[in-house]
Amino acid sequence: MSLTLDLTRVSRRLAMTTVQIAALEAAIDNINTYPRRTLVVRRGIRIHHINLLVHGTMCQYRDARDGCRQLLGYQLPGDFVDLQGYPLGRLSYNVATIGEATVASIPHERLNVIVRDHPNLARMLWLSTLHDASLHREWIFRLGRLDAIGRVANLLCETHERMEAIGRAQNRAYALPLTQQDIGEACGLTSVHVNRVVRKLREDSLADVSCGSVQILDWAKLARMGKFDPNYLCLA
Amino acid sequence: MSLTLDLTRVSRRLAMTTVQIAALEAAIDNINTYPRRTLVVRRGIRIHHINLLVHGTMCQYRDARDGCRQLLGYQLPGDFVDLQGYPLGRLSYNVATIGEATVASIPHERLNVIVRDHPNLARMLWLSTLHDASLHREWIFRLGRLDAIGRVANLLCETHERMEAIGRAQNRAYALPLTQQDIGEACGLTSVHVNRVVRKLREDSLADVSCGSVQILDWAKLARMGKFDPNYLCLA
DNA sequence: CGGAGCGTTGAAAGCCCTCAACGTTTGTGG
DNA sequence: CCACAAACGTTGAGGGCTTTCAACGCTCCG
Repeated sequence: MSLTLDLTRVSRRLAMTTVQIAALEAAIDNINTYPRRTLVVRRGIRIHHINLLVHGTMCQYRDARDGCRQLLGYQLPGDFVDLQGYPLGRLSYNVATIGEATVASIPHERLNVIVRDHPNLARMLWLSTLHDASLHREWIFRLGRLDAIGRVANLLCETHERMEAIGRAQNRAYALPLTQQDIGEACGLTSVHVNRVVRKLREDSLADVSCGSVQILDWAKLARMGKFDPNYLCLA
Repeated sequence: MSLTLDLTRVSRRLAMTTVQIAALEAAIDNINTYPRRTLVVRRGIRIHHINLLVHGTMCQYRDARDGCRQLLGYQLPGDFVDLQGYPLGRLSYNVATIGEATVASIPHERLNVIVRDHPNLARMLWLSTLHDASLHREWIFRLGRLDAIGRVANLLCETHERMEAIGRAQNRAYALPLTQQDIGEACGLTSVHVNRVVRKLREDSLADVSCGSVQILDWAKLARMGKFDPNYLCLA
């Protein structure tokens, strides 16, 4: 069971003790694998579990009445996908898989017990939601202040940092199952224009995005183009 | 001292008991008034207080090296402006006043005691940061999926809902000390274009934005134009 | 084999930015 | 009290970036 490994990765980011990890693991209720492109939690529905992404990639999104969709963030292994639903009882956004994904779910009632017995774990959960909020702020900056090529460059840089933090990047390369359509929905661009941006990044030898994987070719230039701040979250 | 009133307003949104309000109030260390356009908390600096906005308007922002600035959110009376700094010790963004603003500050160490003695207050603080995160997601949607007029319309609608929640909107009108430059920095637009959008909103009798105040003339149309969801935060 | 999803490319149109200029208001110092 | 500068708002013209529309190729899968 690779679950332990992944919880260890959560701990790497959030400074959990092994006791806390064990407590969380013991509270896991079941583990589900969802196919790609599957809605897992619908906006507004009352929920009673938190889901921890163990394997794969998931996303949060909102859609307007006219069908257009905006990604609000995506989760990598080790991230909670619907933690907001624990204190609030529901989500203000939808959560879906991007590729196939495996999630471990923990009932809120068991979490109540854990949080009572391990006060630092409550703090860790809080930190996890703050981490999400920090990412949201990066996304606001990206959408508000960068042009198309800058947005994609910024997204690639941010994702690299997150992937590296969980040991899933090697030599500035990582697997990212986003389609050009997904990238567009994350960056506020049409898939047509994402295609042109991706081509330009390749032509300029900045990054190679294809077949669900990313190879960053010139980190310094890519970061400059995306106005990416390496210490972007100020968490260190 | 109008402080009690404002803390009551916090409680209205966050369901605090009078005991909790009293505990928070007793922990207030000092109350400062800052002039307009003043940096209050700088990104990355170690901080030891949380600041509660009592009167005025403040904003969070990030700026790139080249001087361009993106607002990440703004605070209205009753909002904490740097709560993230309590668990994390620093902010990943700057906090400044927009107009003149009065803030009450509470040392982290006193907060530690309060949180220990009033566990529900810790929960309230968590909810407050989740509220911020929900607003961030609205901002991502606004920037990613709306055109210029839609962004401004959406911002006006959201602000109305927030103002009304703290009793500062009457007859679909409220005071908003944002300049057109500020609106541009919030919506990812130039101030020149914000000017044109504002004129168009007035010409079409949707809203009248001038002299630091907003009068919404046609709520239904404005909301449609901004794809604004009245239940946007799913908090009810 | 046909269709759906994804990627790719071109042409034209539109939205927003940039640049530039000017008016008004506010605040400050002579 | 007035002159002046700074901040804010306003308007026009031109250009660039991104979207829209359209078409086509490829791969995978039923």
